[in-house]
Amino acid sequence: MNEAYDELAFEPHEEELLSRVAWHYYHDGLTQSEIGERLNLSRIKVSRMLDRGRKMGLIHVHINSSYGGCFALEARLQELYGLDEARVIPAQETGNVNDRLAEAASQYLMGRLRDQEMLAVGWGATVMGTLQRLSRTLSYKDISLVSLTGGVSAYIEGVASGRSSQNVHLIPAPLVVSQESIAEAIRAERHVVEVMSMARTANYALVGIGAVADEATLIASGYASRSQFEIFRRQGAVGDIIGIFYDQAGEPLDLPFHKMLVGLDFEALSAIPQVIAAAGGPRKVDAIRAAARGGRIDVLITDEPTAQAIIEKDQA
Amino acid sequence: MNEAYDELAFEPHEEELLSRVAWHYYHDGLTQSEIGERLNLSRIKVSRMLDRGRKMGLIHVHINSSYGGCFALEARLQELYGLDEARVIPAQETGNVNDRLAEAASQYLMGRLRDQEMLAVGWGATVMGTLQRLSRTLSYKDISLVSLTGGVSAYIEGVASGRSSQNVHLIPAPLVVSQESIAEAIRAERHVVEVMSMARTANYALVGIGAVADEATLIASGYASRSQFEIFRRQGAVGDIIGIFYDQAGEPLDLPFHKMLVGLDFEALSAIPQVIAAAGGPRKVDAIRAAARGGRIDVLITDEPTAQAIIEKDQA
DNA sequence: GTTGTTGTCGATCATATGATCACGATGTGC
DNA sequence: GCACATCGTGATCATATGATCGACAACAAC
Repeated sequence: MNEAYDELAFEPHEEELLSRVAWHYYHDGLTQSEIGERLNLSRIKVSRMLDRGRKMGLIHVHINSSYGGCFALEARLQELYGLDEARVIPAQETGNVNDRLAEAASQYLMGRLRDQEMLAVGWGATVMGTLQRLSRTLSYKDISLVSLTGGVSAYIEGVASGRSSQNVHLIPAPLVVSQESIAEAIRAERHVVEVMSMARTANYALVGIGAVADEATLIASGYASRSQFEIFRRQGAVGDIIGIFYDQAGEPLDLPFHKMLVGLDFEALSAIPQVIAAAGGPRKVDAIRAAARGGRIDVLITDEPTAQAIIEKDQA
Repeated sequence: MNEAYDELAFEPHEEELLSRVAWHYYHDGLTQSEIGERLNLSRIKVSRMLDRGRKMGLIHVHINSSYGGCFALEARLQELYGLDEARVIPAQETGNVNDRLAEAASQYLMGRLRDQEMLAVGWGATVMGTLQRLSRTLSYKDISLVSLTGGVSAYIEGVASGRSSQNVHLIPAPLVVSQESIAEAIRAERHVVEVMSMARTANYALVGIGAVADEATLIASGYASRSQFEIFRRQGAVGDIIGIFYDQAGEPLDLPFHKMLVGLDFEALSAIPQVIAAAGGPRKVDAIRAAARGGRIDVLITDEPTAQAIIEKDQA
């Protein structure tokens, strides 16, 4: 029992009055003055009673929504990792998690993107889904799109269709090539250089977070092999962002694979004012956690169980 | 599904925003303007969202107190029986119910009694307890006491001690006498007439409610016998107030016993602006219910299980 | 006793809130 | 096509609320 607790102690009959005041205020919707008249209290006293009631937890506000529990997690994530913002979508049996994350990410961006701004996008299934949902907003607000890496043309095109192409700037190359020398040559291409330097000026970057697991999209799409992933794992990789693998602390590893990538590096990514990551699922817990701890991202959009798991691991 | 319900329907993404607004408002304590800035909404829109959230039950305020459930019962009692006011004290294992009722009644009166007012009091254990707790307030506010019936001198004296006796007016007689003729004679006594006419001018009447049960204080104190009670019961009596027995509808019965009482009748009692009854316990459920239905009382102070039982019986 | 401390109270005032109004967008029926 | 109703929006304004201040009472230390 500390002093603060003692200060909040009260007489039993005071609790009765306090409860009554709270009841009238919240349940009956009376104003503080009306309550004062009924119970022979000054308006200001009623105000103070409500204040005390709230402070001591006598009055409890419950938000009756599946989102309810998520906001606490969001606040926690922001606090723990110094994020600008966290969005947590509620656990739900129905529906694909990635779809719902994409929905949430697109909503976030819709509210954030201003006219004439530029959005740089990374690679991944969630990013693609987000862009599809965003397409209307993009044209409406005249948003420019630019790619952070190669290999995005495949899915960007659907989004870009029907829009003036001058607002969409893609790195005309695959995400990964087979040899370092080829990657160097591509990175030296005028067009590639232009797009990459443009990407550095974007207002926002939207990226996915990949797990170092056999189910990763990088493997599914043929950009990497299982055996490579096994090696990455042994070197301490826990996840990747735009093809760059990092360790538990979120620090990029020194892998040959990285030299064959066509795209921005972490330094350039961090220079973008706000890096927004949308990722979730049990497999990605460590990847997301490391990215957050290393400060690789500014905004995290994830799902409730994943957020829970991330926080629990850092609780100890 | 009625129209009102349809009107309150909303899109899933709207719920997310609504929940978020509510969270910031109630949990984080932000003002509506601050929330508007964060979420890019006009202040007025935030206000309306909160309004909708409250109306559709998304926002639920819980009063975390043993009194919590009681207020609903109070509202119900007031509504069902047209009471000016109802007070329900929470169920509690510890402590005598009558003591706690007396405490509640005295608190109610303390808040209600104004300087120079007059309080008429009936007969019974709860009334006595209430007066004992009130004694300080009575002298402080210069309240006059007057008895509604005979037989109160025994316990009034403790309360009146140390106070100028001119403020206490007792009917100098027992509650019940053995013959109608004696009662008539007593009622004709100048002093008795004076006190009784004074009682009619009281601002408040404080009465108990008795059950027609063998444990009644009337029997315990020797004013009535078990066999009499048996007869009353057969005639339809469910309870008594100031010695007058009434039926299920709260209508006074025509009993010889009443003719032997020294005190006011129901008509005179009802003429007092506010009749306050304090009574509780399982045995008294029917007695209280009938009194309330018959409009015998204006204010009821009882306990939670009793209130519950009373309401349940009238629900059907 | 004085003095300082503490807490409570209500007066005052700046701010937060919600009611009302008028406008414009949208959809509907004629 | 044109009214017409309906809804959402923001502007404006009255009201509700809570922060601040000084006055005052209760109380402890001296």
